[in-house]
Amino acid sequence: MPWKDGTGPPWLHGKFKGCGYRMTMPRQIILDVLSGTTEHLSAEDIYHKVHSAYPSIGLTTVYRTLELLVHAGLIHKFDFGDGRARYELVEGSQNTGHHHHLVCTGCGGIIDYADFIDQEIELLKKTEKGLSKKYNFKITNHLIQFYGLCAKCQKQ
Amino acid sequence: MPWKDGTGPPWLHGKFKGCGYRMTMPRQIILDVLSGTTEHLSAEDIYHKVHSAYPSIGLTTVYRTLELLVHAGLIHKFDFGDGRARYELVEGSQNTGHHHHLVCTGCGGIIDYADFIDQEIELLKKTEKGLSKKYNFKITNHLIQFYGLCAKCQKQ
DNA sequence: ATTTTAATGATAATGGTTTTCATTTTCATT
DNA sequence: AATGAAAATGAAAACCATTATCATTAAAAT
Ligand SMILES: [Mn+2]
Ligand SMILES: [Mn+2]
Ligand SMILES: [Zn+2]
Ligand SMILES: [Zn+2]
Repeated sequence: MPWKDGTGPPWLHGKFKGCGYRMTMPRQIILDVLSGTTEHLSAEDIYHKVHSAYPSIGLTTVYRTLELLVHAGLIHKFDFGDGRARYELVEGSQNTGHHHHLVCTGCGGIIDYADFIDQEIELLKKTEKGLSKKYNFKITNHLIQFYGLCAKCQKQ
Repeated sequence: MPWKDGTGPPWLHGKFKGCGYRMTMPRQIILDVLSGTTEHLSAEDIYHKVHSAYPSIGLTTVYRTLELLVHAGLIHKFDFGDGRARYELVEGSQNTGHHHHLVCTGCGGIIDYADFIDQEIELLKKTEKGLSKKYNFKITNHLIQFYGLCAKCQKQ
């Protein structure tokens, strides 16, 4: 991580202030956790990781902060079908940018992929334009996920 | 509907028996409800609709039957982000076939669309093949959804 | 008709997420 | 630095869609 421990990435700090939010210790730690992983963590995952650096933090605050970050557009919230939401920084140090997901229905594992993204984006653009016109629907977002079995789970 | 009231579509009846399931009154009614709508009903929606024809049915049975139908591949289960699952017959009298969804984040409305489906399918096929090879991931299913605002919600 | 087995429904339990509310923290202003 | 208004926090309770339990009932096989 290119920023000091416990401070969170400075550009996120700036974004927070810019939105009128206060930058607090729990929020910094939560951003640190999200910035320091390539995984797709649940609220409770984050709560546990945060707990080691900041033991007094409550699960409620984790939920509230995540909601805030989603609303501010800094993180994405996903449902991969295992009954809990999972979160991912929109632009992280690890995460290279826009991507979609392969979801293993065997073990619940998630694989990021960005292959074919250019062609996907191209088709999405075309589709969005067509659908906007036909249904007068203003598209702001899309979700593409593939479900199946990962290499390991195929062998069982 | 091309079948008698309360009996459910006969081809579904056959499929049930074929899978070793018993065809019961609650299951018939639930299939009737699913066959007679183009909406994307939640378990509780279905429970309420079923209740008028079969007042003694329990919500538990609705959930169990839906799970069964999903497992048998007769219905699809969707999560549109409003905290409850929604269900749709795979091949209904109304429903023309494979399609994707526009989800209005304003009112929660769902629009079926099949435009560009051919191109989508083509890209999906190509993507699936590429991803299978690269990640050794066996794809069995996909999910594509667009989020945005419907015509009505744009005016507010 | 009898038996076997699956399906049902009332109820309670589960578990992720939200609400509530009293307390604490942040930050702009003295 | 001290003050105070407003926002944020955390413990606990509430929420709510979905599942598990279990005694009863219904469906198909005999
Ligand atoms: Mn990802
Ligand atoms: Mn549909
Ligand atoms: Zn797997
Ligand atoms: Zn709408």
